[in-house]
Amino acid sequence: MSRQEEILEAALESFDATGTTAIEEIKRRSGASVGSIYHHFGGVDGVAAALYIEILRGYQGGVVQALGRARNAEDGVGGLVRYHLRWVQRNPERARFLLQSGAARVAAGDELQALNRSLFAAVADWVEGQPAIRSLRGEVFYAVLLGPAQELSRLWLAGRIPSLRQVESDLAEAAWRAVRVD
Amino acid sequence: MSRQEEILEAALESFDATGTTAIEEIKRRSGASVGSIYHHFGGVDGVAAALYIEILRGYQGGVVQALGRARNAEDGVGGLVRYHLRWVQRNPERARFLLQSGAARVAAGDELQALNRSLFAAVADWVEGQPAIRSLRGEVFYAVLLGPAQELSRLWLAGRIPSLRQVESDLAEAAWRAVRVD
Amino acid sequence: MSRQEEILEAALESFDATGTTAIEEIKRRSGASVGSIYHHFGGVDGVAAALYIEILRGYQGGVVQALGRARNAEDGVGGLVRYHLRWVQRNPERARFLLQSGAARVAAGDELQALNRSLFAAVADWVEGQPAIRSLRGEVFYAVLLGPAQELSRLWLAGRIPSLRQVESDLAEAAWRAVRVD
Amino acid sequence: MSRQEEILEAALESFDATGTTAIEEIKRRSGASVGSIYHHFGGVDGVAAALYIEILRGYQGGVVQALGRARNAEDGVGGLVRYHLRWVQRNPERARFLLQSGAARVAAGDELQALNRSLFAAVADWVEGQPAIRSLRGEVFYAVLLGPAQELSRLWLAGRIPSLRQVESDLAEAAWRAVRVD
DNA sequence: GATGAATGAGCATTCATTCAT
DNA sequence: CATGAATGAATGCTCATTCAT
Repeated sequence: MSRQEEILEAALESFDATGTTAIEEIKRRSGASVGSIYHHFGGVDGVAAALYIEILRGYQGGVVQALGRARNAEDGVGGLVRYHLRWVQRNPERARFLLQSGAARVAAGDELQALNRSLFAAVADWVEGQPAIRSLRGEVFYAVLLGPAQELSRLWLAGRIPSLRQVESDLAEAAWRAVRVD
Repeated sequence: MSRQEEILEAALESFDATGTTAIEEIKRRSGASVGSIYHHFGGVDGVAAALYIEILRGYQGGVVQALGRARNAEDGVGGLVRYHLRWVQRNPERARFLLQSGAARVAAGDELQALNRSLFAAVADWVEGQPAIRSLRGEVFYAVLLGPAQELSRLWLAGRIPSLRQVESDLAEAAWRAVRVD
Repeated sequence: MSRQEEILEAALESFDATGTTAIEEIKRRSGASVGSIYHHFGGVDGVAAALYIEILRGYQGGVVQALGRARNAEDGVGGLVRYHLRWVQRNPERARFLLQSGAARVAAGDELQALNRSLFAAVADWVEGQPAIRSLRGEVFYAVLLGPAQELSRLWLAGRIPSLRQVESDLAEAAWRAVRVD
Repeated sequence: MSRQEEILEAALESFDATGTTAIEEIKRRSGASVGSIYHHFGGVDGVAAALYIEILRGYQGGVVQALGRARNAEDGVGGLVRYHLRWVQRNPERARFLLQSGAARVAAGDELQALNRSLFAAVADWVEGQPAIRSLRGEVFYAVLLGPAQELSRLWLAGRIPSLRQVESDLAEAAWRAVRVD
């Protein structure tokens, strides 16, 4: 593992354990010196931004794959919901970071926008080819599709519900009902 | 306005302007002394917690009223979605605080749990009397109902979509489709 | 118990528990209001001083009694040492306060000096009538007599030795050896 | 002088002048920045602890030397008493710190215990080889030997007696009388 | 006598950042 | 590339004291 990777991993650990990515924590957990962290990332915000982008890229890669595997509209819609829930389950620290680190999101700035735009476009493309899906504005489609999964993910990450697995089918079905053509 | 109220208002203003509720800011905006803030709230966390509870109480009061006005299932479901969106639109600072101040949510602790439980119970009661609504687990119902509105609220508060008004009907309808009995 | 007494007791409790006599603590423990404490004692230093004097008076009263009971020089010397050790054992919180509250000693000021002078005089009077005791300067006599007991009291109060009872005889004998005429 | 030493010296000066080791004082007197103090000592308690240990080590070194120079039991006992009194006279600020900074003693914690234990052992070793000294428990021997000197040191440091020099012989003799075999 | 809101100086601590080696 | 000493602004908190009721 390279120094960079060690630092990013330490930052994630640190965020998970303390809710922040203070440089002292990162230093302690990665074994890198303050100067080294600065050398590689330019500062605390740089670390947070890089981590945010790296995680988001990983998450989004799976979204595209899920769409690629879809054999019909219902399958695609359900697949996206399930993928989202499973990713959160398998990557709780990463999910927490994406959802809770407002500072990192800000720091990620432009690159984040670019990533989101490109994903939105990919999804929009796919939807366009699905006559079984009602025509909805992009953001509305996104919100109806993943909003419930997102909300339950938050609850699960906060320890307020015991399992995401058990709600997968319910959410997939609800999303399909909400967006399908009658 | 009592000292307490002045302090809470100042904290909200401060959060809206700076993203934090630093005591110096609260002091400046409320005109209260540090000691006075401590006297009434025991510290920064106490202020944040009190503000969180106060805002949440206001929001939840409206939810109960909205349910009371509902004349049938579809009306009730749509009413909740619309109420949520309108409350956010009319109270953007309050909404931002609820959604973004993780520290305040933690500080609000037990009282928050109690409020949420009691609201959940009220909604569950209402749902029970509606045969036109599919039977879903409490949290799933909540997530399907308000998750999309919540997600769009976040986007709107972040300035990423221009209007919540325009999506009200779409979200109300989508929620109804998702939860109604076939 | 009068308000004054409640306050003094609360101050002692507070010192024993926290190492200080902060007014908030005293307030909490005594049930008296800040204003009331000020009314009776004029401030935190006033409470500390009053407590110091009260405790010292109690201790010194016993010293005089012990001297009065002495039937000869050896008995008197041993009695003082034993009294000291027993008083500490029976009043550990009070002893701790006298030994550790530098602030209180300063606040006790003039009244403390007066008490000490009068006790010194009483002891000196007694010594004068004892030809079996070597002639030593006042402070040296005091130090040789009670210094060891004082030091072991400190250790015991700090939990560093298990029992004062067991050293009573040793210290009484050592004091007598140190001050007796050959 | 290294930064660390400058900071420790400033802390001692500060304690002597104000009775506390407030960080602002240390900063002012040492010229070091707050951050630097934290970098080296982790906080105010860390500075106090380090200073306490350093001073105690110096004092104890002399004790061991004094024992090494002793040519017989009486010489050794007297030497320890004299060394104690002279060290206090030559290092009044250090002595005051050791005797009055309860917070520092607490902060010094484990390292302090270790130092004390090792000194106790050295003294016990020496005593064992002296048949002219009565057999006394370790703490009792320590208290009888140095308790009086300690008590007079306190009085002298508080300005209540004019000279320690004049009592050296008295205390040395008294200690010897108290511990010698008949 | 009693109450408690209000004040503000004082203090410890955290943290991102810089820079000489 | 790496290290760690040094900096100082920002921040939260404690506490004795005052005073109107």
